[in-house]
Amino acid sequence: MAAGTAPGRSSLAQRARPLTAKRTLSDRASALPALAEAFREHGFEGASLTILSQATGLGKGSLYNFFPGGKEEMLAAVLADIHAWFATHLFDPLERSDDPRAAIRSMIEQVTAYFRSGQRVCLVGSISLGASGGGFSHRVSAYFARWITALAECLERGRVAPTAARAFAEETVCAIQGAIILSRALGDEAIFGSIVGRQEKVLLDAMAANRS
Amino acid sequence: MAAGTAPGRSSLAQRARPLTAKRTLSDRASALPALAEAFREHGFEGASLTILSQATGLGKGSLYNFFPGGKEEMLAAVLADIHAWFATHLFDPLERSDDPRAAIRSMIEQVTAYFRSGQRVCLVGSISLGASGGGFSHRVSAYFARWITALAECLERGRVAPTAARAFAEETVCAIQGAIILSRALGDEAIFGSIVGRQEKVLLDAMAANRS
DNA sequence: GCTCGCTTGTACCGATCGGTACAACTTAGC
DNA sequence: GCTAAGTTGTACCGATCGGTACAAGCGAGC
Repeated sequence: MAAGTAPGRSSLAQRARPLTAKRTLSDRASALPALAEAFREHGFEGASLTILSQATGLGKGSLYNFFPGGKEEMLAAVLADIHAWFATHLFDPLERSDDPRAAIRSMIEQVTAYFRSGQRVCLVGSISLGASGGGFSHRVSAYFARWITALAECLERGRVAPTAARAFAEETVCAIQGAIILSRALGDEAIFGSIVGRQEKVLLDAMAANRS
Repeated sequence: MAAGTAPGRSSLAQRARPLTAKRTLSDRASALPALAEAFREHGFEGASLTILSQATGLGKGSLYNFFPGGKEEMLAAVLADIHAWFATHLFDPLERSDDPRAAIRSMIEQVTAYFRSGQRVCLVGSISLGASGGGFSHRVSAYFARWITALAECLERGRVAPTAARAFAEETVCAIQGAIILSRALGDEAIFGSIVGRQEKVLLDAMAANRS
């Protein structure tokens, strides 16, 4: 859904500069990271339109042009963007890699970088705690469900029994979310690495134990 | 700081009905649970004075009479109240019990009840994710630090080596926080019990393993 | 060069925000 | 009953909220 050829009416138009309609999409997409960061730092309620406006560098008019649904649509788009990022960088590799151990190591690495060793909030997790989770509960639940099943599937490919694999997967996602809270609360980056590292070892050990 | 004799000017006044000054304190304290629940449900930013007012049944005037510092003071008082509750029901027993295994089992039980199997948000954890954590970071960090040390100390009394005990303690608090997020996100109470139960088993096993 | 349609900043809307002021009320002590 | 202190609801404050309207700005196509 990123680049690709626009479904223009005339195939001749492809030679020309990007259609205005296409530039719209592009600008909307390029605003998402800034919006995401603003929501992360202030929460959904706390991120006012003023904050969102100066975070993106777009005026209110532009924001409402791209997101007619207002803040709700902005958050929805951000959540979809995050889900997409995780899908390509975490979930797909977990599901597809033919080396489960490497896939898990890579996941831990990506997660540590993405969450900045726990100093960066997980927006999805934070939404699930807030009251604003109402309209987004489906997105939130889909994100975590996908993560868990992807990880469980990877573990299964590492010869872990299905039920155990699912338990390990839940435990791992849970540990990551908890590690963010704990390391932020204690203002200690190191604790994130130690908890996540320990969890990585648990997973790798589980796969090693069931190795034929 | 709860009951006790008020520092009245005349010792004769003790016979009389509670001084008005004392009733003030009592009413302030009795508003805390409602305030806590409102903050849990709406977050600090989301809990408007209107919400807080109807949650407590007190008018704005009364709220500002009891909490001249406004919302900030309300949240501070709520956090102190929560910390006190955890201290008496969780931390102290962990530190004092002469049966570490029973103390840990009791902790898990209390935690499960308190967080309603993960459907009830941990206000302290939620604050640590929000931007409003600024002025409360010390309180938040003290809460988690105390929990971890209390649990680690209990494990040590169960003959777990100090470094391992601390690691287990961090892991457990982390698992609880993560379990709240996950069970809320997935709308699945069961997952809280399964994760917390598994963690309980890990702790008990660790103590059993080091049993002479 | 002109038009047309998308984009954008700005002014503005009513509602609500956190917070203050204060008058009316309740209550205790005499 | 009277007074004084403590408590409460309500009216109100300026600021800001999310959201709308709209005219100026801008680039593409003829």
